[in-house]
Amino acid sequence: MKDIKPKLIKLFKEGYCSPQIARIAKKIKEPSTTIHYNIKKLEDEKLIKSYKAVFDYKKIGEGHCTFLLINLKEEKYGNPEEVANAIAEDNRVESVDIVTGDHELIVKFRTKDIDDYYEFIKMAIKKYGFANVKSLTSLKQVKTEFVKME
Amino acid sequence: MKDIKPKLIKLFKEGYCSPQIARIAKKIKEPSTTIHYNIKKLEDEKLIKSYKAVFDYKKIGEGHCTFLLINLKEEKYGNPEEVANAIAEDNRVESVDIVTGDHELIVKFRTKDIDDYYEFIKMAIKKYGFANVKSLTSLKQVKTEFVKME
DNA sequence: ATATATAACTGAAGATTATTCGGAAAATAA
DNA sequence: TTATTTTCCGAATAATCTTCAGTTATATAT
Repeated sequence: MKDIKPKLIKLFKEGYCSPQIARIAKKIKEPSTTIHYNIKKLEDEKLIKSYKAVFDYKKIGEGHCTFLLINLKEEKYGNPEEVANAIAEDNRVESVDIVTGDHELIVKFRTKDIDDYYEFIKMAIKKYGFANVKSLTSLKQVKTEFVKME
Repeated sequence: MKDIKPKLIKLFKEGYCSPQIARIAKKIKEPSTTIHYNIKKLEDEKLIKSYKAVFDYKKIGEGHCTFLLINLKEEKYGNPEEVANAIAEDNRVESVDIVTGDHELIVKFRTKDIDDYYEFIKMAIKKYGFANVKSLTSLKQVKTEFVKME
């Protein structure tokens, strides 16, 4: 057993996929070379950042999903991007946004369970300088990454 | 001019991509038939929901991104899933979660600009029966769908 | 511990798909 | 109009995916 599964999941999280030109060509009834030309154009213009997989996160042991509404400590407050970029490095982090309103950051975070989540929070408060965190844990993920779950 | 671009974007939002077996095989130094076997297994087990594209959303006219923290009206409160599923149908909606805490739903929503967003909100309050909506608009999208933006 | 069954791996071959190229058509600019 | 650029697309090639059959490894049962 070569334990290829976790390697695939890691690679598919951010890329290692490609467009199905022939299938799209059939779907919209155009020559596949025309589709190819148009896709390459989108890629050259950097309109497409990546081709990747969307998982059933429960089945890959990332079923616990939480949104964190974060306030930074004073000393970090002036530079939320630095903190945001650091958090984004963690590959359990699905998204990081700097937002308007009562909080500086909103982070979508996936773990196996609430224990892993608690470990992350403890670490993050210390490491990143959170003044306050409000956690909204997902009870049901109806749609993720533009893909409906059910 | 055939205006193929919007059709491609629509198709790529949820699928019409496939894994790059040969490239993965090179990357992790295994025979491509082995990679093929393992990927098919993941697909059969429904671990992978979809292969899709991630866009530079500014460049496809969806640069305005907002998180909506939603409270439902009493009559909808007992059945948040019905509302969640209805909202999920809109293809400008990136994600819908039913969550713990002060709000029932958290929705991630993408539009061209704040005007389109305002139109959506007006419609949604009426159509879906929102009692209260708190909007957190993204000032900077640092990471999205596990893909770093910068 | 040994036999049996099941799952995982892999090379060779064929089927399908992506890519390149050249030129035509269409759109845009001068 | 004419020139220039962009878009489109058929034919041929290159590359990739997929199937198949045999092997090896792992798990289960006896």
